[in-house]
Amino acid sequence: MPHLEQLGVYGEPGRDPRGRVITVAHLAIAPRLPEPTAGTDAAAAGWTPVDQILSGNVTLAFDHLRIVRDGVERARSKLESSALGTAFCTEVFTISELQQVYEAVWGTPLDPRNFYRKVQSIPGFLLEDGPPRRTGNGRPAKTYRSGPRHDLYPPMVRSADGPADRGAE
Amino acid sequence: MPHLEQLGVYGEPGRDPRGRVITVAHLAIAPRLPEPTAGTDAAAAGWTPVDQILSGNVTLAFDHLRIVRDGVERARSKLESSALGTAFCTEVFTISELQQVYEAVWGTPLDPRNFYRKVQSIPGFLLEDGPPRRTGNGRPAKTYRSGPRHDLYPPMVRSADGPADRGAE
DNA sequence: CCAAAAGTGTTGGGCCTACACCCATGT
DNA sequence: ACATGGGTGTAGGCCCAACACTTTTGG
Repeated sequence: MPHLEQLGVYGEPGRDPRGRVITVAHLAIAPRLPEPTAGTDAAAAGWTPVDQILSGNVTLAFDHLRIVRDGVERARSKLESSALGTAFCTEVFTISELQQVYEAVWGTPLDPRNFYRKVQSIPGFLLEDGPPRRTGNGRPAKTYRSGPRHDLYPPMVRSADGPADRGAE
Repeated sequence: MPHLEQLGVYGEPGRDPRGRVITVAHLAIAPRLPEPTAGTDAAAAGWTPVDQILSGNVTLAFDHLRIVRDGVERARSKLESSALGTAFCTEVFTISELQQVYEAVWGTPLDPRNFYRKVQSIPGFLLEDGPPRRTGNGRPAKTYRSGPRHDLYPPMVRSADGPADRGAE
């Protein structure tokens, strides 16, 4: 269940010193994408982990950092209200595998027990899959596959586990 | 404190039968706007109340209804997280005047007592203004002016008063 | 038996809706 | 006095973070 949406339009005069350029940025969320090919897609092309960009280890041209920041924020909040996260698991998965996806995208550790209940409490989000068994170490986990519901209610919330950090001044 | 933001880009092929047209829609939120002048702004120009449009009493060309719907929804949620509503009051206002703004935009009645506390509980949202006095009928209300805080936390929520209506299936 | 992961129960606090109630004014 | 709106107190409910605890596996 890949996803493509309009992220926004960036048209400030002067964002590109060579002249007036309008960028319509799109956000794609999809698992296991192929390596882009330089020469067909662009002169040079490749994937870069976002933390490389956000931490400043990799520098972007013009206002591209801002665009990336907007995109990452949008992707993070997309996980809250949609079932997109399941696409990054194998077709049948355990709840802790799904949790790893959320932790990776949000960059926060989550309490497994509360996460466990949270996802189960959203009707239509997850479907139990056959015999409850499987795993590496410790007790076998029930297995699930993605359910019919694509828009989550109640939404997952980033502050769901770990102390809420209020943005108050 | 007027507000202008990028609403979105509408570029579906076929949205205008005369050819490929890309619209970059913007949302402006501002009080007491002047009447637009036909001939300078466009061949014909004027204001139309949104309920006229949303109720179908006024028909729009192409996909313009969808754009309006998107814009109204954005404006509504903007009130939740920003102090923009105060701009539609006079510089000094009472809390119930502010409430009327929220009720008009959201199209919902709100409980005055809970609204009263809610707005007061948001730090930096409202500033008390001089002697607590003034009003038409009944007890005089304290007066306020807009505070320094533009992004509200905690946000106002549409379900804040009146029973929450959960969107669960 | 011990470690480790899965899953369950429970408690305490915060926030919110609803509503009873008091306050200050106009008529 | 009484109607009208302003403003305060509070009870019950829901949700959630935190954490104790049980279950089921591998070593």
